[in-house]
Amino acid sequence: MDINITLPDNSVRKFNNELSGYDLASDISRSLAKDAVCIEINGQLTDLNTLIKEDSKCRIFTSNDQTSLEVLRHSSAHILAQAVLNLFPNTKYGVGPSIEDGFYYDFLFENNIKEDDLLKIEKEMHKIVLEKQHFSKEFISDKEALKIFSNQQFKQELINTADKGEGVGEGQVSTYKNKDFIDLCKGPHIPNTGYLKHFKLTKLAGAYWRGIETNPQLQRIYGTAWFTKDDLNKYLTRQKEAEKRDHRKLGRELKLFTTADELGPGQYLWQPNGSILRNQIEEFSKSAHINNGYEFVNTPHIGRSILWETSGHLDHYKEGMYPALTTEDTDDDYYLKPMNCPFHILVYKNDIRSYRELPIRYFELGSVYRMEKTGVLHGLLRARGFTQDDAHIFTTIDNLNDEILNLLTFSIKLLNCFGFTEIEADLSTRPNDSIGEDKDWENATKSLEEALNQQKISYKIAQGEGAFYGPKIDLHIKDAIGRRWQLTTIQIDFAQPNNFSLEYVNSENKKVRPVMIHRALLGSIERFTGILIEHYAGEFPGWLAPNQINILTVGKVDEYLNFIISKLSKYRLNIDDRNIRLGEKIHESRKNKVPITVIIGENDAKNKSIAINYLDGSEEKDIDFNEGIKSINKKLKKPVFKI
RNA sequence: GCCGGAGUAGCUCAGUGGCCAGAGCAGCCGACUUGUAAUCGGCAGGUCAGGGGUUCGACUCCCCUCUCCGGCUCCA
Repeated sequence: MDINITLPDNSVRKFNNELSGYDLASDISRSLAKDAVCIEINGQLTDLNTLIKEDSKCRIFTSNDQTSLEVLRHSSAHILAQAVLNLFPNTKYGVGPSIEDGFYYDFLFENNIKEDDLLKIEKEMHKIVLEKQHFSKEFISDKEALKIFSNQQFKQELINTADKGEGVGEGQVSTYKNKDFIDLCKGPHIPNTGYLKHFKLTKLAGAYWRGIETNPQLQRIYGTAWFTKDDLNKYLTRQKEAEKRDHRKLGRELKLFTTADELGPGQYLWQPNGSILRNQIEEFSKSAHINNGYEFVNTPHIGRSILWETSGHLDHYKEGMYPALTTEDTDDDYYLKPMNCPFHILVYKNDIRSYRELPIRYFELGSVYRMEKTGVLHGLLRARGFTQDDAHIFTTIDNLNDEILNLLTFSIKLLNCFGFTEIEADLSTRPNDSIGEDKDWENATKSLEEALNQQKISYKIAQGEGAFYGPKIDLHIKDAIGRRWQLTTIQIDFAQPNNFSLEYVNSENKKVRPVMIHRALLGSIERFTGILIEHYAGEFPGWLAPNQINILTVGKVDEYLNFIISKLSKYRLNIDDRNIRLGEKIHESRKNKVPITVIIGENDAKNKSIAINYLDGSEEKDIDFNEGIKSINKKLKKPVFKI
């Protein structure tokens, strides 16, 4: 019987016996056989040792393919579990998938292990790797599986609930075995454990079984695995790069912001340098809003409980709010605001509104306070007190689509000005705990989707991730090292206008309900600043830098210095005319990440010349001062916001 | 909130039950008067996160609390 195998280049190879993926690879070339990791047979990814028994379309994956890397990491997780069970035989094991850059496995140990134990486990893994144990796949019945995993509660649960794709199917499960270790798994795996050469266990953390908070908490071991030593090292270097960008570290070094135990967690103090940066961001945002049809409002930080009862916050969000402020003088409780919307609504309600006024767009840099769980706090990126570039738009249903579309454009252009050009969206739909009519939710979700399509932004649907009062669009940006951050949120709200009985008078002189849009574009100023710091690694674009120009002098140049200062007076300048070595001044200037370092010495005074150092290491030397100022103006130019 | 780790000078970190707790950087004082990535010398700086306990003796061991870090869950 002939077997015809079609390869990706559409060439066909004939064989007269059934053969394994490895045989096929060997038949093509020796190097391919050496590199092959797994194989796709008729669209089905599987092990390299799978027998091909009939005419098939095949594609062999080598260590160069991303798919192989995922297989390697999944196998690494198995080897990790195997090592753990060798060392701690009474451990219960959960699940162990491959993830971005690595893998993990969740365990319930008899006694919780410590970080030091990771080294021991890593050693045991190396032993298993050296033995080049083969992975073999087997299908067994549920019954048999329950027997094999009789003392493994998590595996039992997986077999019984049969929905997680861990090799569990109807009436039967697939397992993988290497030496004495067996796991539920649909595969595929690397041919043998020897394929795992370059790996490292990276951290130990807690994780709830199946990610559910009420389930027991397991210990999760994270690792990373790569096909080459070079790739592993590159990954480790990348991790270090990310550490260097940490906004908490840079914030301290550049004296941008600080905190104090006395303030309580999640509250930050902006130092003068940070305040300059922050003010630049806020001023830019404000002027963009002024020029785009927003009216500014200002509202207090606290409100009576009736307000939060009306808005539904006390029903749906109480645990996210700071506890009530009570006094003996009044029966009323007051609450710190976790959102600005109820206040903006009160401004709206202060007057009878006509359809001619709509849409009304109220903007405020509004500070809010949210009782985030201590474990989630993360510098400026997740703080308890923060300021939103917040606006609430009250519109007729007819104008809703236009408003959403305008908002998307507004936000994208604004983010572009700060250097974020790669933008994607999430469309979040109705969650379980929510208020409002089904029909309204449907319509609102549809408007958002239409706007996204018109703007041609790539987006994905986040099922059930909406706010309790309406669906939303979130915009995510990609930073300089490829990480995604959520910034803009645009939320439609049919509920609050009902809660507060909002009205406007339409053209037929009837009172009708407006629709409300909540939106924050940069999101939280704190968070946005944190992301900017990490994106630019503290080397901000000239217009944002707290100190824009450092002028370093060499020798006696007072008169010429004053002349140069007069030419640059519109910028934030620092003069370093100390009598110390130039090298030290330059070192300091670079350390402080000042975008422009100007050097003038006696020669420059004589020649009306100037030298400029930039943070990227480039420099202009002995150039005419006019030319120098032109370069500086260019480098420090503020972007123009235009829709 | 949960699991694990950590908290020593402004910052980065040494110091594993035994004189009075150290270094580098930063700060202050002085010398040097400087042309491209840190000049030299001196001084000052500490309730070793806070509280309790064990001990003749605790930064060090134990308990509690607080805060920070890595995750999990959460993020209206």
